[in-house]
Amino acid sequence: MKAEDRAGLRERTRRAVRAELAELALRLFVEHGYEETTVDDIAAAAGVSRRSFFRYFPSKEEVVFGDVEDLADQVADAIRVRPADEEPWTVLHVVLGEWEEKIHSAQRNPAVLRLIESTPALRARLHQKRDALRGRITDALRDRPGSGLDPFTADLLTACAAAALDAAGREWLRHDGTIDRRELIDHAFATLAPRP
Amino acid sequence: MKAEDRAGLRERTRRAVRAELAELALRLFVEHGYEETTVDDIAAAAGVSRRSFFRYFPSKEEVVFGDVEDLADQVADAIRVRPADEEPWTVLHVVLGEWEEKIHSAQRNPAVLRLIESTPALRARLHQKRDALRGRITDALRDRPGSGLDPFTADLLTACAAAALDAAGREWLRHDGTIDRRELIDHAFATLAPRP
DNA sequence: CTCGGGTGTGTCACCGAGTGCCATATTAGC
DNA sequence: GCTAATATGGCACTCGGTGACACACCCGAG
Repeated sequence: MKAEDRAGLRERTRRAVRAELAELALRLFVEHGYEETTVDDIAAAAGVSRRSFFRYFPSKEEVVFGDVEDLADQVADAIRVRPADEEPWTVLHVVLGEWEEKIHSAQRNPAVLRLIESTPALRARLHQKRDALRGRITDALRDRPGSGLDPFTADLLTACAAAALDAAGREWLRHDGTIDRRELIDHAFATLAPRP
Repeated sequence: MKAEDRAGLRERTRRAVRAELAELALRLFVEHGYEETTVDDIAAAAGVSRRSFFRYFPSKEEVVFGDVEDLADQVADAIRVRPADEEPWTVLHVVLGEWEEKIHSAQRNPAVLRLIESTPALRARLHQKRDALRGRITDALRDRPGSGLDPFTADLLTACAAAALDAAGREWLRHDGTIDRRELIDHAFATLAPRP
């Protein structure tokens, strides 16, 4: 019996409950709409108390984004690890392209994306997350050895890259997910490539 | 006695009350923080009922952004009115540059900008507004005669331009507002100028 | 086996944002 | 001055979110 089994038994069941809760909630959201589904509805459907719901998720919105959470550190590290002579724009292209795949492998359901897109509160939350990530990426870009990037340029490039991802996502939705995301992203980054 | 005076007597007093309410609220927000200031506080300080507050502002957040409201139509029209042979990127540069000035002439107070920047709820709301505006601009860009812009490219350029404005705003804040916004914007647009 | 202590859960009370409803005061237009 | 539209206040309610408390459970130590 390995150590992690003992130490992580509680953690495992917790994750399981959390996942079950999230799945159920997402189903309700997609079916009846986000605003129309109350936390009480979710809790009741899951057979737990309203209070317990908030012990698993800090907020109703977080149910939708909870799984994606802490990719930020990984992305930032991935950027710092890129070759020093690589152009910042290329770094962003490569790392964010990979990151995008991770995001959508975890959350592939187009219905959920549509839900986010059509719910102001969720869109706002998404922006918030993206914004936090943007800040981390900007710092990471400047942390690269010999980058010589001033804060403004780093910020500018990162913001533009984020915009590219965002636009690619919307285009992907316009095609009902029947199009290759990677190609869209490549095209977007090629179109916007800044002056050296 | 001009026509607007007769037709708009109620409207005028309403605007006055609204402005007074907003000014008071902003002072409280800056002084004590946004989250710490309840709607009851504002209403009580203004000598009106909580209910009346919500008749002037649809939400607490809107107090901060209310004045800026319906610039969207003006911006969209300004874009449609640009010469047909002007590059989309140039159109965005010119129109958004002017729009930026209008925004910050109405809301010049750097303390308020800081308040927004440091309050997640307000940042989220700002993003939401910017997002709506972005959609309008994208459509306006494609509406130009002979634009020949596909939705994706229009979306991409607009999103990138919005990112440029955003980054310029942050840089401006980094310098405590002691720098020329217009120059920042020009520089940002020059840096990001997309391939033709 | 029993006695704790840590942990998960439910319940209750509370807060703040926002909304609908109704009674009332104010004011515009005849 | 009278009537009707409008502005306001008060009340009750919903919903998201939090703190406090009590209870049940499971664990290892004695």
